[in-house]
Amino acid sequence: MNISEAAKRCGLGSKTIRYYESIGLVAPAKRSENGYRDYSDGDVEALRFLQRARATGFGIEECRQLLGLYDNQQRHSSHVKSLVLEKVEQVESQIAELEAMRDTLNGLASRCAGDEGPQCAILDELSTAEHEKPVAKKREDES
Amino acid sequence: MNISEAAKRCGLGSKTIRYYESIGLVAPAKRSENGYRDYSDGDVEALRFLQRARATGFGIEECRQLLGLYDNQQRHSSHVKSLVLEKVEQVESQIAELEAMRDTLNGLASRCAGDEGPQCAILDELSTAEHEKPVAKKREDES
DNA sequence: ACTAAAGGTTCCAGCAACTATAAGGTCAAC
DNA sequence: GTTGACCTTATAGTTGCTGGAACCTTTAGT
Repeated sequence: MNISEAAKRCGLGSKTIRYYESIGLVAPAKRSENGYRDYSDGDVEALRFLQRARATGFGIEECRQLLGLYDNQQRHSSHVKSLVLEKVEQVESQIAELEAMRDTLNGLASRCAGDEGPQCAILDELSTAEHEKPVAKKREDES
Repeated sequence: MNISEAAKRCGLGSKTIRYYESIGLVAPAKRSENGYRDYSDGDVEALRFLQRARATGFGIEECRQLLGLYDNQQRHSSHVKSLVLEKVEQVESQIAELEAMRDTLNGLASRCAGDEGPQCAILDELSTAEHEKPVAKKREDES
């Protein structure tokens, strides 16, 4: 089948599939006589695996690991599980960051009259206040 | 003062400051005789405003808007407030996405034995299952 | 006075994970 | 035979910086 059919079946875009091939995340598709990529049901299965893993929050390199485990009959399920639990932790810390942001934003909004006048607590606080910073990001600065 | 001193005072990196100048987010700094950028306390104030706005979750273009309002004596605080509340909504929908991801991941992990064997519910579900997708992202596909 | 380190300058490349665009080849239908 | 949809490749853009090279200036030490 052509790439667009494969794309339809796996839930990815055609461009995404070509991109995954270009970075070696999937093996190069075999080509039909006209040079078009030609996908088998097995290929689509692998692509669908990727689609789901990406949608579940795994990054490209993590997907590469998962595919490796998927293909490896010697795997230990404990290994897979630990990848997933690690991901849970990452996601939870992202959530915490965003919640802190939301709280900061709500705090700002609550102190702003939101009327026709120019006086604005939000701008005041952004320019001067020592309001709590939601995220303390590392900055390693210049080379 | 030199760029690294300004950087220290506003909490941004020197490179970030140069970058903000290069994209026109801040006005080009005036230069001293040797060609070095020379910052005033006022410049630092604007940079600190940016540092806080970014840390609070605003994107570059949103910062541009906020700075515009900051500089505009004719502003309405309602305008500023609505920017902030819009941002709150964006952040909340990101949180919801991440929570859905986390739940999916936890669901996967809970069904996996996590032992020495190769049988793994996680891989099984990623390859075949119709498990709930956390995010339904738009895909507009090819041109 | 000389030298080495630490700062400044510019510009170009790269990160994630694609997406958009251009310029072209192929195929099915009318 | 020509339209239009589909395929191909290659390149550039997205976001918000960060790292590096190559070079100049200032400062501190000998």
